[in-house]
Amino acid sequence: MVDRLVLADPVLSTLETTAPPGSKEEPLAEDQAQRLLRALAEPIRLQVLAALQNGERCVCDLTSDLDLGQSKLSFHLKVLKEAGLIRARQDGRWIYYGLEPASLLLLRDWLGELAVACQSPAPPCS
Amino acid sequence: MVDRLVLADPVLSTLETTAPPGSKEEPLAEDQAQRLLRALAEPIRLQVLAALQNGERCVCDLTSDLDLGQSKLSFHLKVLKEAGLIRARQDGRWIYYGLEPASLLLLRDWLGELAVACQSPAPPCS
DNA sequence: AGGTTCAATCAACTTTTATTGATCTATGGT
DNA sequence: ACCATAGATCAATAAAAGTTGATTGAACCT
Repeated sequence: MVDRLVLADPVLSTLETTAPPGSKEEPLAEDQAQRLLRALAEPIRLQVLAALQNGERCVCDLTSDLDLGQSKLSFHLKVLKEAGLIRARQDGRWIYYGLEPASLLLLRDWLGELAVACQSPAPPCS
Repeated sequence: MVDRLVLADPVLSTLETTAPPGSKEEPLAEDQAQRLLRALAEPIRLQVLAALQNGERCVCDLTSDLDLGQSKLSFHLKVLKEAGLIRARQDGRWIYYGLEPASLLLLRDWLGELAVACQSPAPPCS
């Protein structure tokens, strides 16, 4: 009676911890959604995403772009990477980070369902 | 060169701190988006939202629905309310909480733009 | 080999969030 | 008035996240 919305999907929860957003189109498990939400809910990390919107950057670029200590930035990059929001690619001495836009779309859709589930059927929300 | 995406909107950032999701259709300021993200990034609070999907419930209902201490639940309800995700309505001795679905939709749209801003124009993301 | 730079990681510390139990206020019933 | 219940709030504690500086390892260059 209460579980119209699929907040958790036990079937999909066997993704690797440091997983990319998943093979393709699976609807996103709750814990993955939460990791994405947590990762996004931090100003520095949003700045990082913004800084990556025009393409890949290495850590050294980002430290000066955002005026952050290397260690601090590294911490936040790790959170973003573990959430599946960015990916890393090594080229020689540098490591280039780039966006993983699919995960944002998945989260957006997940939120959409969360929103829709209310307004739609049975007992109205107001 | 880096600011294609409007992550922050200084014009709109004068919303009250404990603001409802805004008058109507404004695109959501970054700090408001962040408050929403933070509020959502917590398992108990997602459970609360799920429990409210079939309509309003009073706190006493929720404590038994979710098997939570009153104080704990109250804390999370406050976070959700301050984020604008739910609203409270008093009826006699009870306080009924209900969803505020508009805020979820705003956040979803905000995420959509964040996602789109990457893939689209200029220098591609890969 | 030795030196240098990029970036991850670790340990100590600070700050923020969450939990618990107690108290306080408001409402309603008797 | 008194008592009971609903729920917010507060103070103390616990736990989680973020910061800082130092260390480490890999890749490159002489």
